[in-house]
Amino acid sequence: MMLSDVMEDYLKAIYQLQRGDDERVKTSAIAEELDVTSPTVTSMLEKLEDRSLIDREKYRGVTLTEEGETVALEVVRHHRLLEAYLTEHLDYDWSEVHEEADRLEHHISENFEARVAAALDEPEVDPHGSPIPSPDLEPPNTAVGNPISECGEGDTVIVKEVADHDPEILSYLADHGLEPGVELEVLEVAPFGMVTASARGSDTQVSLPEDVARHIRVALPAEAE
Amino acid sequence: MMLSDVMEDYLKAIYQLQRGDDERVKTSAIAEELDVTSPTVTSMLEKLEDRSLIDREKYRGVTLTEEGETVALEVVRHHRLLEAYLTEHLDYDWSEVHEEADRLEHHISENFEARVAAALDEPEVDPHGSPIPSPDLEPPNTAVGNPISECGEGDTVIVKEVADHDPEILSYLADHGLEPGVELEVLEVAPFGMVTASARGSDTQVSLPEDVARHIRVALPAEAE
DNA sequence: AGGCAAATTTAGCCCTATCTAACCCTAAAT
DNA sequence: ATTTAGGGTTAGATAGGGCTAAATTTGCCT
Ligand SMILES: [Mn+2]
Ligand SMILES: [Mn+2]
Ligand SMILES: [Mn+2]
Ligand SMILES: [Mn+2]
Repeated sequence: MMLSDVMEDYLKAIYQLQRGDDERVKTSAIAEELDVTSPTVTSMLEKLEDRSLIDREKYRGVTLTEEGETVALEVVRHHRLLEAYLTEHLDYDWSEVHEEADRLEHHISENFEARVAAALDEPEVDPHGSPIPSPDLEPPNTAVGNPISECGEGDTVIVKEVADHDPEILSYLADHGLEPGVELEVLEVAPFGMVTASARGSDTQVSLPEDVARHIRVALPAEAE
Repeated sequence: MMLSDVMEDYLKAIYQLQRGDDERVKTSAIAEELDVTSPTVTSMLEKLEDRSLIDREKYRGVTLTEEGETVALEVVRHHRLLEAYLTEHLDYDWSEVHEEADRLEHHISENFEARVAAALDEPEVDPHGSPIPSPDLEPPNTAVGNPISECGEGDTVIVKEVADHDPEILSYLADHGLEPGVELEVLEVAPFGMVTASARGSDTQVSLPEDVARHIRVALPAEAE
C-alpha cells in the first residue's frame, strides 16, 4: 500500500492522540495536532477509512485499525530512531532533533532504517526517553513511569521521559538539569497542576506549568530498572 | 522561495543535461531523464520560468538562470554529500546510495547538510568521484579527467569518476576492480565506442559498451594530482 | 518553395491536499 | 421537548503534478 507522507502524519497523530484502546480520536484534536482545518481532516479521514486504516463513526471520532496502527508504529519507529541517530552521531542537541526527524521519517528506506538501528545497536529509547517500537512493530507496552504531576511533595524520582517537542522548552529543561535519567526531588505540586522540582546536584529549581509537566514521566528509584 | 521537491528535480535534471553554457536543454531530454511525458515537462517549465529559475525560448529549450543554477547546485550538493555519508558512515555500498540520496536530497535541512559535511571533513568528491559543490554554491569547474572512450589503446590511466547510477552496473564494475582511484590499462577502443580495459593487479578484463563507458572519466597518471 | 516527420505546446481531464463558507449533528441545558 | 453552542461535514475553490489526444511549430529533405 502506497501512502503519502501526509497520510502517514495523520496516522501517527491519531496513534499519539488515542489514549485508551477504544477511545475515539476527534476531528478537532487531529486538526490541532497537525495544524490544519477540520474540513481538511474530515476529508482525509474518509480516505483513510476507504483504505481500512481507521474505523470511523461519523461525528464521533476514529480509532486505528490494526493495519493503521502498524503504519503508525512504523512512522514512530523511524522518527525515534532518527532522533537517536541525530543526537548520537551527528552532534544534534535533543532540542533540535524533532523537526528534522518529523520530515525525514517519511523518506527513509527500510534499508536506511536498518543501518541506523545497527549503528545505534538497536536502541530501545530515543533521546527524550520515549520507547522506540521494535522492528516487528508489535504495539509496545505502555510508557514507563507516571506523569510527574502525580507525585507527592517530597518524593525523589528518576526522570524517565521528557516527551516535549518545543525546542525552547527542551533547552530550558536541559539548562536546569532536567533530562532522562536524572534524579529529581519534587518540591511542590500546586492544585492547578504546576510542579516545582529540583535536579539532584543542582541547587536551582524549576517550576513546570501543567502543560509542560504533563509531558514528563518519572518513576520511583525502587521501580527504576 | 518555496520550491517543491519535484521542481528541485527538474532544476537538477536541467543542470545535469546542460552541457555547454548557453546550450539549451530540450523538453524531450528532461522528459526522458525524469520519466514523465513531454506535456508534463512543458507545464513545469512554464512554472519555473514564471519564477525566473530558467530562461525559455518556446519550442527551442531552456537554460538555467543564475538563481536556478544555485538551486540545482544546492540539490546536487545535498545528493553527493548524502552519497558520501551513506558509504562512509552507514555501510552502504556505492551501488545502493543513489536511490536513497535521490529522495533525501529534498528533505534535509541546512543544519543536517552542515553536520554531514563536518562528519565527513568537507569532502570534495562523492563515492563515484563526482565533485561535491562547495557550501557557497559557486559553479564548480568542469569535471576532472576525460571520457575513457577518448583514450588510445595501450594507455595506462587513473579512474577519476564513475558517474553511473544503475546499481547492477556499479556492482559489476566494482567486481571487476573498476572504481575511482584505480589504475587501468586500456586494451581496445572499438569504433562503435566499446572500450575494453583491465584494472591494475587483476588479470580479468572488462568490456564497456558505449553508454557505460560514457560515464567513466579517467586521467593520465601524469595529470593525476 | 513545398511538404513532412518529429518535437513541442495546447486543451482538457484526473487526483491529492488544502482552504473558506455554509450547513448539519450531538449533547447538554433549560 | 426545545434550544443552542460547539463541533463535524458538505460544497466549492485553488494549486501542484500528472496524463492523453489534438493542435502547432520547426527543421530538414526534396
Ligand atoms: Mn512527519
Ligand atoms: Mn521502516
Ligand atoms: Mn531527487
Ligand atoms: Mn543545503
